[in-house]
Amino acid sequence: MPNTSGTQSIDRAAQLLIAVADSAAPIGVGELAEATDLPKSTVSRLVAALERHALVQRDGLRGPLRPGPVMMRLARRGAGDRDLTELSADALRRLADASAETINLAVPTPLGVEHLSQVDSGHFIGSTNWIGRRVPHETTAVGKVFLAFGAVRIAGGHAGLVPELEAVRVRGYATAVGELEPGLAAMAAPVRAGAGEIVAALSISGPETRLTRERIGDLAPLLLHEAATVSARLGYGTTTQGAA
Amino acid sequence: MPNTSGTQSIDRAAQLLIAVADSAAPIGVGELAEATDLPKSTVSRLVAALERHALVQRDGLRGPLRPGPVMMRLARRGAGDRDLTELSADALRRLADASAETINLAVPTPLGVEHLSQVDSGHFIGSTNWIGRRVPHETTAVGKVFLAFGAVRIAGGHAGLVPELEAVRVRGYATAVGELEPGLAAMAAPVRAGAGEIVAALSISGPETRLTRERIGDLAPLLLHEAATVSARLGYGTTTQGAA
DNA sequence: CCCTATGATCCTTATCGTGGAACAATAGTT
DNA sequence: AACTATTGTTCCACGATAAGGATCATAGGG
Repeated sequence: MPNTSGTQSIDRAAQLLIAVADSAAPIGVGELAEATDLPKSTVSRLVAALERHALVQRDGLRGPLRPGPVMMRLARRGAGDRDLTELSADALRRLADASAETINLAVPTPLGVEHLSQVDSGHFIGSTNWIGRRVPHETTAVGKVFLAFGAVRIAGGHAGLVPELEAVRVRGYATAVGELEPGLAAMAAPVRAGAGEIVAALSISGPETRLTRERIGDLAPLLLHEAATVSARLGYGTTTQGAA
Repeated sequence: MPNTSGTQSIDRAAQLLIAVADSAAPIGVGELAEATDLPKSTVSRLVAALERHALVQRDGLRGPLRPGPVMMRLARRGAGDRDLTELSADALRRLADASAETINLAVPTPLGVEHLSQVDSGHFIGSTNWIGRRVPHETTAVGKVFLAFGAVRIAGGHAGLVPELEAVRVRGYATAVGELEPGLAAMAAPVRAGAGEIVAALSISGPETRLTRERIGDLAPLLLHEAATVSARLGYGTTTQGAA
């Protein structure tokens, strides 16, 4: 257990900062005192420090609090593809080690699935380099993930896929066997960000001879777990607040 | 001067959090110690507390630090139109009080300038309600702001406006007199977010008989100041790091 | 004007945070 | 494999800091 001594006031200030950041509307000192079970004088003092560092800001001189310029700056910068790639690198390596197949991280775009990073299998027969390549949604596992969870809409609809996409939603991951090209099998799980929106998918792919339906079933828990790990790093599921 | 006693460790932790948030790449404990002039033991302890609250996260168990899930969640949520509207409400009121004209907050969209909020003048003759209305960029002061500072690009170019847009960039604000419709005068200044990007504009508008060229010159400093105030709340100009 | 609610400040005291030293872990070199 | 260098973590005595009840200040409503 790591040492937690000497950090009580950091813990308190962090609690307050997160309460402000997660609040749906600007929140006052009294409300924060209630939410954190701290005396108002303590809240007032700690909040003043957070305000001095631009982590929170007020409406007027003594008004309710909202995320400050520093938080807004981070909010506007956003989490880019590079963050996504870096935050998922170890998950891709673990999946590659466990499955001995090709692992990809892909994001949805209106023009198709785009691959951001890849870890190759050790096999001679495996997937080629997909980074930068765009493929249609309908015939790939990651594309089906995006369609199933509403990350993209395709022109002309996908009525023919409706029962399959429902199955994807139910079990949490998608598969594509021999659809993009004969002999190629793949499975994919969604990566979510803060409020639950799908921002990427992790996939495992390889030849059908290795990535059999049984093997796919065996790998599913690990794939879902690693997708959940990356999602947590992006802030999904870490708020104590109810859904907006 | 507000009381700053009893917040030394909050101040230190805030410094560390901001250093991590502003760092272009993941940053280690030793580097943070140098950047903040704190002993490594102090940095290690404070960073552990920030990590416990998901404000920072590490690559691996002891690796370099990057913004944590809580910050990523906020980053993904982004600063929406509602934040923009609320953060600028008092600025619009002050501008309306000082100018006695109609004040608007507008954002750039590919389809034209969109108005998010408005404070009306006390006059019988003034601008009608613009909220929700879209107007072309070329003939409005806010549209010229967006064109001048690169917030939008319009189809077919705007070669005819080039000298005027250069003047807008130089003095920092745009004007439009009798262009959208006869008798209507307006001036606008850019609102920037974290890294300097133009996300909105504040404008003053009214009839040419009141909003004369002299009056526009008189109001320019206040308009620029209020636009800068809102920009600061959005995180513009608050980082200590050099431009990326 | 009075009352209520919210937020800020004061300041004594006990608890907490500090930081140098030592230890632990990791990475690089031979 | 052994050694060295670098980075990061933990310990703990002690002094400095943070706590929080009491009081004050401000704002809004009747």
